[in-house]
Amino acid sequence: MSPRRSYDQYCSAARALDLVGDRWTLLIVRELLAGPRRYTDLHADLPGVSTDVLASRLRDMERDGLSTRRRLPPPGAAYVYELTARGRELLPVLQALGAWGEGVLGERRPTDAVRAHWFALPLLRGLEGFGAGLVEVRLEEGEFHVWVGAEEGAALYGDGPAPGEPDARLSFDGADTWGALGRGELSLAEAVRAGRVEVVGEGGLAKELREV
Amino acid sequence: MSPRRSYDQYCSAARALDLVGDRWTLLIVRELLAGPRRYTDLHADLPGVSTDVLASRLRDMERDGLSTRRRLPPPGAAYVYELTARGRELLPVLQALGAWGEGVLGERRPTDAVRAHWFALPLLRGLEGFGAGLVEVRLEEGEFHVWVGAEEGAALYGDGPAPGEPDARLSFDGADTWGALGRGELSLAEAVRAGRVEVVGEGGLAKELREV
DNA sequence: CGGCATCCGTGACGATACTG
DNA sequence: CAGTATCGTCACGGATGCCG
Repeated sequence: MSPRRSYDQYCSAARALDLVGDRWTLLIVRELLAGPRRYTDLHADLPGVSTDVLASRLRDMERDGLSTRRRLPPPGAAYVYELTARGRELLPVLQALGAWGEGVLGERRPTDAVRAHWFALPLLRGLEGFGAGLVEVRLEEGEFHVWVGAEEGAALYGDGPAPGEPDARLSFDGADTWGALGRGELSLAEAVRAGRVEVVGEGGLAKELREV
Repeated sequence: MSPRRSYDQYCSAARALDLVGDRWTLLIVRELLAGPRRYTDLHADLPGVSTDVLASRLRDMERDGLSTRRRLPPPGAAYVYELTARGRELLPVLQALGAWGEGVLGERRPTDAVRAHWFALPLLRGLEGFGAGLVEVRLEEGEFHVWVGAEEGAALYGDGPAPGEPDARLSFDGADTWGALGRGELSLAEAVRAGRVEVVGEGGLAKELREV
């Protein structure tokens, strides 16, 4: 049990950092925004985190009301971690960090890990201003899928095919394009207009995206 | 020289945390958003930071383009640290953290430090939606002043009287009121309407505030 | 006196090994 | 699969000293 290390400042930003300022915590939140995850999944998608630190963070987050631990019903009974409503409210923090970090992202370094759902945060930002809806995204040829949506009280994005009938499907023409979007060099609207992202679908959202 | 510890993830949020995720860094940014500060001022307003960590963070921030070190012209020649434009762009990150942290701020603990300018962040949020302008705030009877403004390229807030003729002056009726505003229990508009914040001034901003 | 650098004790962290 | 145990290392916090 970590005996909470606090900045001891009567300031809400400092208090927020008391809870989520530790190393790895916000990245765990980013992972769990993709929906419930098992310990091993988290460990696999957060290269470099040690097992004890991950376990410790998950305990702290549960104690602080950011996440819960739940046993999945059989078959496949396992423990999954998921965010509480309070934890999901950290999305704007990650968005602000992500927007700021676009300026320093640069090219991918050989040592950099990549996961498809990390790309969901800039995608969500790119979809702001458009109507809500479920969007399935193919980042490259093949099966490199992500989905992004606005379901209240549930996951905001995830790997793989969308968990339902998507309102629109986006197909990127390659890593250059989604890389540029992640770096903030290209907006989603621009990418669609330039033909670097194909929009498929009949729903209102798909039409909006095509008509920017 | 810190040999940069990175998460090594191709994700702009993770990259942002590479730069500002270390302990104290974002709080130093919060301090410097109030304008140029000397080393000793920073050390005094960040109780608990050790001298070497503060010096190390300031060096890292300068190396990373977040802040610069400048020598003040005599008299009173001293070094001051100030944010670059890039560093000032972290304001939304602090705002997102502060907005989220309102929910866990609670009552002031005996061990909590307080500074008047820490209150400027929630005040800035409360002024969003109103016209821009320079606002001077008296938090309690006496000389407990803060100012908040929207001068591009300069400090966003600070202690003491406003550095110019303010467009509006706000007077809080006591610590309960600005505490409630800091905790998010009360919006600035509500506080004005309830008579807990007095608005003085003839400018458009002052009128807007009175007429919510 | 302001602005650090140095030293030291403690705790956080990262890697690996191991267990129910 | 989901962690706990162990251990070396490094970051941090506190105190002191130095140097302009």
